Amino acid sequence: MSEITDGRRRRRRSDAERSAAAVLDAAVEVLGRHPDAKVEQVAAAAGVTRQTVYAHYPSRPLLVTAVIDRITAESVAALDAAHVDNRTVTEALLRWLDVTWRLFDHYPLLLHPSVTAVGQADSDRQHAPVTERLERLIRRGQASGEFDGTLSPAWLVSATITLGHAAGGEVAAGRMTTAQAAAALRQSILRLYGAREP
Amino acid sequence: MSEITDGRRRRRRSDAERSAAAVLDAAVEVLGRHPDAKVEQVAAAAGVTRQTVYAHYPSRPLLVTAVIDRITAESVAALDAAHVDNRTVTEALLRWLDVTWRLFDHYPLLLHPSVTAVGQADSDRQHAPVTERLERLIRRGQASGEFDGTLSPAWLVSATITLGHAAGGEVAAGRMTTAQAAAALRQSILRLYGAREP
DNA sequence: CGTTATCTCTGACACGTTGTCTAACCTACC
DNA sequence: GGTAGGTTAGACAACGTGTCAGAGATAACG
Repeated sequence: MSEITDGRRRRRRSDAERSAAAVLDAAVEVLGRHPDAKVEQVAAAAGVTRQTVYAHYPSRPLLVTAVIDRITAESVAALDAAHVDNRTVTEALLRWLDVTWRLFDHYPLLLHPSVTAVGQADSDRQHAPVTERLERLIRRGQASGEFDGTLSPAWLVSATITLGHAAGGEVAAGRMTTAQAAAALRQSILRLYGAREP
Repeated sequence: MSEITDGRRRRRRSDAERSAAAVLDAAVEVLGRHPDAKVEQVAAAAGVTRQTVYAHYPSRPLLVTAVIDRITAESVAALDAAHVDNRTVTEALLRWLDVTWRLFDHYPLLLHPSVTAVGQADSDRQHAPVTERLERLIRRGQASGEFDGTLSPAWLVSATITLGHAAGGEVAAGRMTTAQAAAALRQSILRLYGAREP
């Protein structure tokens, strides 16, 4: 990426690198928490001009994309740290829920319409690393008979995510406490998957 | 509503009435199917100027609100026509799903971020007539033991709606056919409610 | 009828945000 | 120290929302 593009051209300058990084960091903070923030505010938080933001991220949507990518990477790291793959399927599932739940809490952007919206092909591709892990889990559970196999893993993934959003929404609307919502979510998911209750 | 406001004032003119109705009809059509449509397009469809739209609906959000109210009324009529209340709970539930599913199909606006968005207090209030019927159904099922009573009816209502959105999204994304999505939705809901499978 | 209040239309403008452009000015790099 | 590359300040266009004033049409009322 930071290689020489043309045979006789210099490489990217270090201050450009720093600016781009500062902008992305600021965007993760600002947009992550306040999804409606304007480009101007991100620039300010990065200690940079609006034009400089555009120099590195040609449009607001592309900046948001970069933010989501960053958050996704964070999520993957958190999931891997939780060792989701070597446990009882049900236990792993609960861990998965726990980790992603925390992320929703930390980054309201993930609950935001612009990202949540239905026909978002990019959005799907972007979250793939996270959803893949869940889908793998579901397949494992269905194969072992721990989960019922009638509903397709792909649908169960979608359903899980959307229920997560709903639970987050209940908390945001003040209709449930975080603990209540998390508990309801866990139980709902287990039922949905046709898991044998413990 | 169309009464005389002040003792010595004339009543609302008939062409104003017609304009307002034309605007709302057009808005239901245009916004219902293309939620991102601009006020200008609604005005054109109503055969009226943009300013006239504003004369009757002071802002775009208020116009959207009116559209949703209209659709809600339609939905309630459809639900009542389906006699949701005098049947086996499970059967009634499946009817409820069927009716609302059709509505989602007909009015993409209902799936749209601006309406779907989480902390939407108005939105909740608006859909109340529809969700109330579902909640009543759930209570009935839980009381009769046909549904499990662990999860709260209010949460189950939220979960049902969000799963409906997800199913609609799968269809929109081309990952499922309408029939597949409807089937998956039905089964998911029944599991979620802890219904005894037939 | 005619009068009058109401409604619609035309045309204009303010506003906020996104995105582009240019010229001047810095500064990292060789 | 020269130069390519980066940042800035300052404009500006585009677009959608919402507002306003004035001229023209028309429904309601006496």
